[in-house]
Amino acid sequence: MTMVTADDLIDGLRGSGYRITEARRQICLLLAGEPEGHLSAADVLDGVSGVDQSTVYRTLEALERAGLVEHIHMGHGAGAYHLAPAGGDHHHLVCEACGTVVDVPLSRVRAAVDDVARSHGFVVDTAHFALVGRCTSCAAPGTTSQ
Amino acid sequence: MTMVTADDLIDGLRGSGYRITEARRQICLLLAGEPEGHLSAADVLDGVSGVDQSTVYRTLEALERAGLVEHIHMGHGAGAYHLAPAGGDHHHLVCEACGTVVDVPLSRVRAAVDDVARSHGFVVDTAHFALVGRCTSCAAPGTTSQ
DNA sequence: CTCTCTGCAAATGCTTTGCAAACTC
DNA sequence: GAGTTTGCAAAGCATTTGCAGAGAG
Repeated sequence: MTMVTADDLIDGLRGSGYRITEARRQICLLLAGEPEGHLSAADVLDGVSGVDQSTVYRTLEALERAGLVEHIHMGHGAGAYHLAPAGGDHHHLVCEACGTVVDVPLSRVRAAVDDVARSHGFVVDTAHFALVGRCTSCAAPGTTSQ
Repeated sequence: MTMVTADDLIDGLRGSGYRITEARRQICLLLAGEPEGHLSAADVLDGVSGVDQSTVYRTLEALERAGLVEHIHMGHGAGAYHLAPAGGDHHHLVCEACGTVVDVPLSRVRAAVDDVARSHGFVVDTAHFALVGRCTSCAAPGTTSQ
């Protein structure tokens, strides 16, 4: 539950040798304001002003390299970015019908995944891919099929 | 270990009301020849002749709708198509370094995944996303870093 | 003052679509 | 024939890149 502030992100960037610019400040502020959010690059672009999309991508990449943000793929669409979990990785459950995203502590799946992976000599990279399915409401019979 | 033949695929398509054309025949033949393969649309396009890419995508979609082929996402690149497992879904382990893909019977992960998902009211769609990591050789120290 | 970062604009990679002609049933 | 499927060419979306100028340290 450690609250991540925009300044934490800014400092993190600075600490990794990145320069602080207005664009980066805006993006950090936006991300810090969505601690639970999973934002697409387009969402980020929407949330800032006077910042070009290429700068958004480049900044998100910088944040990722600095270990402050993570990048996941959910479903067929665009990728999503979210704050790196301070303590404890998590897996994502994405409802393909309504888009809801639920975070699940990775420890729950970890054991099984590691077990399977290890028997094949694999070291799994903290599941960068979401599990796609349907949430309670959408899984109910007679709902938005396909 | 049921061997899937091109004719099985053709019949499957016909059974779902699709018409059989030269392009579809070629694609089915190619897929049946790669029972363990995970082909990208580009691979399929490469393996046939006189078939347009739009036709490749449309045919793969038809095969998917007919339940004969499945579509997964591995890593950042293009999607991959493979024959639908006759008995038993499987999960994919993809090595991000060398690209190796290993199939794992889903039953192994299933329990854990379902358990986690259910506690959140989720019904997980047979993991359409691969688990990305590093295989034995690539995970070895002093190898292709990053 | 140096080197990084930015906006712009265009290019890329993968996939989808509109349309008239070709073909399957 | 009726309706599906095709190739072509172009559009679409998400993301990346080259470049010269603006800005950070």
